[in-house]
Amino acid sequence: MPELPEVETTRRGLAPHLLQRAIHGVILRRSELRWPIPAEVAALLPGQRITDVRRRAKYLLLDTDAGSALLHLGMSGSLRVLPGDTPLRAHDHVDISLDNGRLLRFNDPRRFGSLLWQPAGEVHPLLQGLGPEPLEAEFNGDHLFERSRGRRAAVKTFLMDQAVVVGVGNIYAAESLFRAGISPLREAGGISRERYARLATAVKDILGHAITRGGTTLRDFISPDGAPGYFEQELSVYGRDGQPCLSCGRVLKHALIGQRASVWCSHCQR
DNA sequence: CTCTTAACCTGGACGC
DNA sequence: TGCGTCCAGGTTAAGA
Repeated sequence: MPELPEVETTRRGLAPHLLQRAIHGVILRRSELRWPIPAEVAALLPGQRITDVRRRAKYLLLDTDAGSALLHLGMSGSLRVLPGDTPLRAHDHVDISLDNGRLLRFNDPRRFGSLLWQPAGEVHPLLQGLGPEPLEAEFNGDHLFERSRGRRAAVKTFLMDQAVVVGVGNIYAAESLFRAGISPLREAGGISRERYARLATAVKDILGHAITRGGTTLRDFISPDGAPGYFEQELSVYGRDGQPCLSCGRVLKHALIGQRASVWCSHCQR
């Protein structure tokens, strides 16, 4: 489900409720997520104060002096801050209760998400080897150009590789390629430096704009305050296969690329 | 290395 | 209304 804009929307929604709050307790109702929730989460978090709420790639980090809770929402995860007596719903796997009577509740029907532990001063193995943040200056066309040499996979697959650049999933890869006018099928290693400059700019524009709109609400995504994301109304190609291209009017094509549903305009995207 | 494939899991949409 | 099938925003492990 969530790509970078949805995770960032979640972070921004949570931070005011969590910053400087002390953690009262941790309730694990179901520890079997993408990976088992490590014992440190329940053992070390209670009594700690949340000093920062950060995002790296599609991961959220709740920092304390003891270490960081590392959360990933997978395809269907969501986090809400709720009153302490809120009734449970299906798939409410974890509660982190706070010193003000509220709690942070993690819900994830498909359980592709995760809650892991990063000891203070360490970087979790899952965060090592990640590419740059797409909204930072180190991510640019030159980076894409250099990383893509010799790679024969489709550029859409390449763009979704978190070792190349983080945060770009199936929705925003499709949207960015449309904006840049690049066919998702094109071999990554054969695209020019100039075209990658266009693509990097498109990624930044699309992601930045999606964040200001609160992300994209499809089946599962809800922001911590319960408001929907509004970027869905602005999708140009994702989920629009068979409909006319918003630019030229031709019918949008669709195919599986790297096992992921893909939509593009074969006239506007070369 | 790079690439492809299968796997993890539930629920909603759709066709009959 | 009920049932079977397909599909979904992510990521890793395993094998070629």
